[in-house]
Amino acid sequence: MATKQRGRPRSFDRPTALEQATMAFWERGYETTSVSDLTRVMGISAPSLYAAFGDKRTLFEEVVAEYVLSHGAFGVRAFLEEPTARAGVARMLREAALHYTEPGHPRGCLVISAAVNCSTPEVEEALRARRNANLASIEDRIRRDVESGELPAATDPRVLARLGGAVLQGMSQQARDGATAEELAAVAEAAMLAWPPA
Amino acid sequence: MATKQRGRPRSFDRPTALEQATMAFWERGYETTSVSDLTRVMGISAPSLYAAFGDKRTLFEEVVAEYVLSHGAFGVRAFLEEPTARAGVARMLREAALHYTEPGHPRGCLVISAAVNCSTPEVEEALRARRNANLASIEDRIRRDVESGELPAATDPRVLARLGGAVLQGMSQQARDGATAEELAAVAEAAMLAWPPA
DNA sequence: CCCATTCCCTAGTGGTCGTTACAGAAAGAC
DNA sequence: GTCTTTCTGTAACGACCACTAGGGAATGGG
Repeated sequence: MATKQRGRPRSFDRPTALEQATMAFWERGYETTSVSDLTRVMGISAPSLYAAFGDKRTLFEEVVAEYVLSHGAFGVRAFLEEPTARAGVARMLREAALHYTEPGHPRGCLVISAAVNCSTPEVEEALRARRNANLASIEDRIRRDVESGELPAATDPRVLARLGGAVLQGMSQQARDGATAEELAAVAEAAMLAWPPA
Repeated sequence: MATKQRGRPRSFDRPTALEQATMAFWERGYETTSVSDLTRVMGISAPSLYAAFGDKRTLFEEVVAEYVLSHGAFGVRAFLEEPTARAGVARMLREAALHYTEPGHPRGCLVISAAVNCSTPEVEEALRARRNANLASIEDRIRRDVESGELPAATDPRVLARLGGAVLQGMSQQARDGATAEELAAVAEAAMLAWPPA
């Protein structure tokens, strides 16, 4: 197979540049982040960006794909590692309080905020679909616990999942509005009081 | 004082045009709504818009001021007309579920969504300040009920207010993501289970 | 060495952005 | 009617947008 590349080597580190693009899109959203913003934070010129990543939309898709596997993976991890839906949601919200306010990267969640007020319908729809898919998988996890008897039979999985999602989205915006980690952690704990008793 | 205007009369109805601008900003946000979008939906040319409303930012400020007194007034009304903080928050969330999904206007809340990913800091900050002021006044209302004994002394007004705000913001985004009035109403009811018992 | 390949940057492309200069049109004042 | 005032639309302004043509630079293969 291919061993060595033939031509002039790339003068920048592609994963690093991708991460810098992630930070820019995370901070300002898809639409508001211009290609010249990107070339500035990535430290490369526009033709290099287009050669390495395709157009702006393709770069954004790659950014989102990388984001959900790294910064945004805490939600999936919570459900993989916790034994119950309740513990999964509680941990997801608790970790969101920390992650959404952590120094070193923009506040809140890229998937939640980056395509709000976006005039490119495909981009808006792609993130919307991710959010609704996350909601559906939380709902499925809750439904399994209702069917197993872990949660009361009267529990409506759809409503409980939507409530968790709404709190998560609200926490993301409040993080962007300046809420502290402690304030969001308290919101997360308070929200769990809405769950049927453990 | 001034009785009749002297020059050529305006050929459009100013309040109607303002409402049409409101719909456009509500639908697409401040940044994404261009002046030519505005002139199209308002049915006037750019110089007429500038003469009647000033620049885009001034028009947006007037739109927001009118919005919070009309479409967005249900929240303030809830606290004015309900006897307790708990009833006020419950009614605010319940009415939001209806209003955020009502046909005839864009979904969700303009104050919550219109300045997300906005590259004009003054506009972003103006709506952020409104959101934080709303949070503070809900907190004050809750604190009064704690001090009067209506709510348990252990209640943290700041946390309960933030939770209500987070659910409201989450409901706004979920309305934009396609949630139905029934789904949001159920979320509103479920969220109130997090409150200390009435 | 020379060549093919691949990346680099400079300098643009046409299009849209928010905004405005300007001249004609429609009203009241006289 | 004539003047002043205020609104009207046409047609631009410079700045920025996403994107790319084209030519030089740096590598490996022969």
